[in-house]
Amino acid sequence: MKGKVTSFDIAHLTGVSQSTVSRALRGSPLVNEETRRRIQAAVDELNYKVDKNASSLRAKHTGTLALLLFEDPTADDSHINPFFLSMLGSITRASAQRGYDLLISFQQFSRDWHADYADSKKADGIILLGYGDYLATRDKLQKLVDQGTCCVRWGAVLHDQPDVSVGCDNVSGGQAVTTHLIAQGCRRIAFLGDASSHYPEFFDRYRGHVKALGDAGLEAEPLLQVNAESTERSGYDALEKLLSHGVSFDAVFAASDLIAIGAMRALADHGLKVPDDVALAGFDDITMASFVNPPLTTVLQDTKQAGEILVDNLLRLIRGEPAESAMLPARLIVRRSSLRQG
Amino acid sequence: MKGKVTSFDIAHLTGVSQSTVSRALRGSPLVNEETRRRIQAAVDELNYKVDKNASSLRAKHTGTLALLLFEDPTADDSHINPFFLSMLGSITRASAQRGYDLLISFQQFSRDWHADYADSKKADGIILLGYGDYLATRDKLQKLVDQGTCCVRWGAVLHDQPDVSVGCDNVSGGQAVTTHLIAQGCRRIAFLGDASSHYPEFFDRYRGHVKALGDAGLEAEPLLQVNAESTERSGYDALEKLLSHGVSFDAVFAASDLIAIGAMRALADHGLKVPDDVALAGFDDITMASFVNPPLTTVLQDTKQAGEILVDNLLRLIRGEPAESAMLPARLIVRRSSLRQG
DNA sequence: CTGAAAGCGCTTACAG
DNA sequence: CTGAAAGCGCTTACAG
Repeated sequence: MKGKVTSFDIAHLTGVSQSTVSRALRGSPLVNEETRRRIQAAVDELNYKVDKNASSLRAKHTGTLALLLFEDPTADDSHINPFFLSMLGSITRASAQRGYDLLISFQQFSRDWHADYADSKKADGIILLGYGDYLATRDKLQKLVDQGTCCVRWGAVLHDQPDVSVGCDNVSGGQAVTTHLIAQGCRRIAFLGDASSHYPEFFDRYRGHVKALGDAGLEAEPLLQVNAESTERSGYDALEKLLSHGVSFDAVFAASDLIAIGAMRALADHGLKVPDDVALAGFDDITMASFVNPPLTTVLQDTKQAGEILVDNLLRLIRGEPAESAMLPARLIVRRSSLRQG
Repeated sequence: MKGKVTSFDIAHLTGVSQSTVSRALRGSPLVNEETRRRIQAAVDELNYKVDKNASSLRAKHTGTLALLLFEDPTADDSHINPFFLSMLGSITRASAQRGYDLLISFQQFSRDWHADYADSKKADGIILLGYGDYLATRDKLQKLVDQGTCCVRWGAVLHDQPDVSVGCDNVSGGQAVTTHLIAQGCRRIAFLGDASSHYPEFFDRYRGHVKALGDAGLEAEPLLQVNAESTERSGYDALEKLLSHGVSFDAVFAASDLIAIGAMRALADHGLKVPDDVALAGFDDITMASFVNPPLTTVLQDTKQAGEILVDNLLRLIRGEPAESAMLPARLIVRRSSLRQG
């Protein structure tokens, strides 16, 4: 490794000033075409690359975005929730397409999270992604926004939120699922997932569920709702708890696919057949949903579109333009797990 | 957004020099405990964060690693190969645990890839991940290493490789699969996947396959090998091609789970039952493998361990210490797709 | 269209 | 244990 080549080396080699080299490399229209060509030749020859640290320090923006991925503190192995992994993929792609690098960081919700990516000038803005207790996060979010940090969040779109967020239409999605289950002849539909403002996304799905019940003249029965977080384990446990309630049910609407898949295992372990004994539906449409047996009815959230909108909104904020929260449509995907023979 | 707070502000507020602030913040042992405490108080009060660009520019290292993820140019949607997604998760985790940030970048193998992360000082070293034609990459790899760039690669461990790489024992893995299929009574075992030095990982799996055949006194039949890249689509097509060869087969060893899952669909479409008509096995043990019907026999590659070893090796290189290529054990996971009743 | 010069916010010898 | 000073490699007014 010989001494690093700088813009001064290029300048010497080309016989122009360093300022001109810098201008040429940044695509300034002020540079003569011929000069530009000679500079480019020298750059190629010496394999010169602009030092991003110097450039960012001077120009006060970095050309990188930070993605903070929040996880449950329970997740000790390396399996990230597949839905978020998919979001991660689409956000990475969207950033790259727009010429931005992406810095990724895992965060524990419980711990004090380092949202200092913006403060420390490592990134121009940050994207927040992950489940977790919303009420516990609200204050930090507010502080971030007050500090002037550019940030967007994936999650429920609420009236009182301090930040710009992008999420899917969870209420409609939940409504669509339950309406479908009712159309299949189900009447006693259990809901697995938290239904409180601590988890607004699940809560909205639950609201949609209750709305659909109401529209069909049915009532939500408290014993048919069991809390669960978005893991298979939790889904399995929730179904067992539901059984222990001793109430009858002919369908299960799980607030996420992971919960549904856990519940599916528990049902099988108890000799209950899906969909004949119990119809089952989830939410997210993770890849696995179409591979389980029977394939799982669910609600598709378009992660590709979500990633693009998140990144575009963040870029808008960075440019000082106004950005608005957005709600993406939720689309019901019917598969065998909810299709009654009769 | 008021003017940015710098180490000079902290110095003023504390009544020490800026140098001392910098020392205190970097944990230098040369700073008085009392002084350090007062500096820390000022830092907390003003919510000061060290500017990473200035720091990296001066100190000549960035505290970040870059991950280059290569993809097939065909992948236009946002579905990243699940195996690499899992690797991505474990690499991100391993980096974070060791105090490094991770910059992620998608690259097209075909295009000229920007391995300039090191040159442009955005990262201290890079991790290369993804399938692709190895022979076409070799030169670029060589150039990278010659330039003194710190880099490690996930892939087959070869004798003539220019770089440090980490991979699993593909030969043993392939051998284990075919030995198992033979033990199940299969005699005519097809192999779906490239078997050339362009794709060393698949090639090694194929070598293991041929070795196992040899050990059982069987011979590899050219018509039973069909090229495929690691996608479901390609697996589906490969199986159809195999059928069109008009040769009989009682088992299929797919070089990856994605290929196996595609083949499974094709088999079903042709009315062939797994495992009774055709036993099936894959490679990778992606999450989906245990969810398909029947669950897929495969070879587990420990992505968590892989991520840690990759990062540790890269960090060793960055510190100027010697690092060696490593081969991880491959573990056969037997599931229903390969279990013959008889 | 081009150059000389200031300065971004740090880290780190050097001197005490 | 602390301070004054140089300098990392750029970008960008300013002047021509």
